[in-house]
Amino acid sequence: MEKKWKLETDGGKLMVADVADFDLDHIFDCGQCFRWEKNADGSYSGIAFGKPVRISYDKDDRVLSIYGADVADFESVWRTYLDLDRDYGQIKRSLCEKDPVVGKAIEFGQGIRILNQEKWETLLSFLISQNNNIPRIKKCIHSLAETMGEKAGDFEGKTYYNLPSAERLAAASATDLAPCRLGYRAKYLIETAKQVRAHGIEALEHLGSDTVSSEEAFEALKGYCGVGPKVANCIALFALGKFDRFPIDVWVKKVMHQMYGIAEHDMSAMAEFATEAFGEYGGIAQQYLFYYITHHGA
DNA sequence: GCCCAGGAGAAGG
DNA sequence: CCTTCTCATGGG
Repeated sequence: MEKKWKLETDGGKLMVADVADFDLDHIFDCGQCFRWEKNADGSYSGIAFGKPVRISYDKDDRVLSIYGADVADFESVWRTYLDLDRDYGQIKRSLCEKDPVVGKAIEFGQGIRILNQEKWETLLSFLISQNNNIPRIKKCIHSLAETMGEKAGDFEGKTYYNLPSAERLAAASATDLAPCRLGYRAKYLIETAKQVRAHGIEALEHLGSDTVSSEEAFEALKGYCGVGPKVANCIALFALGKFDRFPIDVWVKKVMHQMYGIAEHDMSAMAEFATEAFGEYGGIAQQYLFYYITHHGA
């Protein structure tokens, strides 16, 4: 199960050999994360688990390079965060066999991987995401980190900040958050932060355990203020490892109607179809479909 | 001015 | 259970 990775370090750079089914644009520009920025050379700079890095990938020799990371960081963060131990080739073949239509989307976004993101950060991010667009979501999260978060460190000429803790956010007022331009979502952040503080952050962390079923995690997430079915599914998929969740947003509605002919507003029919057609990898299928409908021309 | 964006909550059927 | 309205903000 556990793959043995060939690692090399060179200065402040970590190199991982023989990484397949991997494309930085597909991974970082498919709407699952909001804290990575593309550089002119095609690499991406960002931060996860308090560690700012820059990541590049060479398609020809299949080498993944992480600038600012060492072997210990790879084992503690990046190996899991980038979901490197999962065989996406196998998953893609399985999905294509079950449903040739999704095969078209898989061919288009073949390098997508589902990141294993921080739970609290993902909860905040998708609270902000509702009825919002991706460029503005990124701005809001960046602003929230800079105005209320603690400094994580300097890297390649930029200062990186963590998102504010639940304690910090629970103690904040709507006025404190006003500069972040979150709109009506600000009160959801504060109320959810109070809930997390009251229940304990462990209650949220525990939802990522294998002993908690996908459905149980989904229901528990909906208990947080401002978390409905769509946001709960995103958190379960992007931070809790529940790969069968199938978040349905305006884009997925569009693609399900266009590619499968399902009635435009029939969410239950879409969810049912996803369970039937994609099963335990519904969330991965959803990301290929989302990337396809948001990026393919015409 | 209008419509839209990785929607949710409240009110009223 | 369902439907409809409202909630800030900024970009096209």
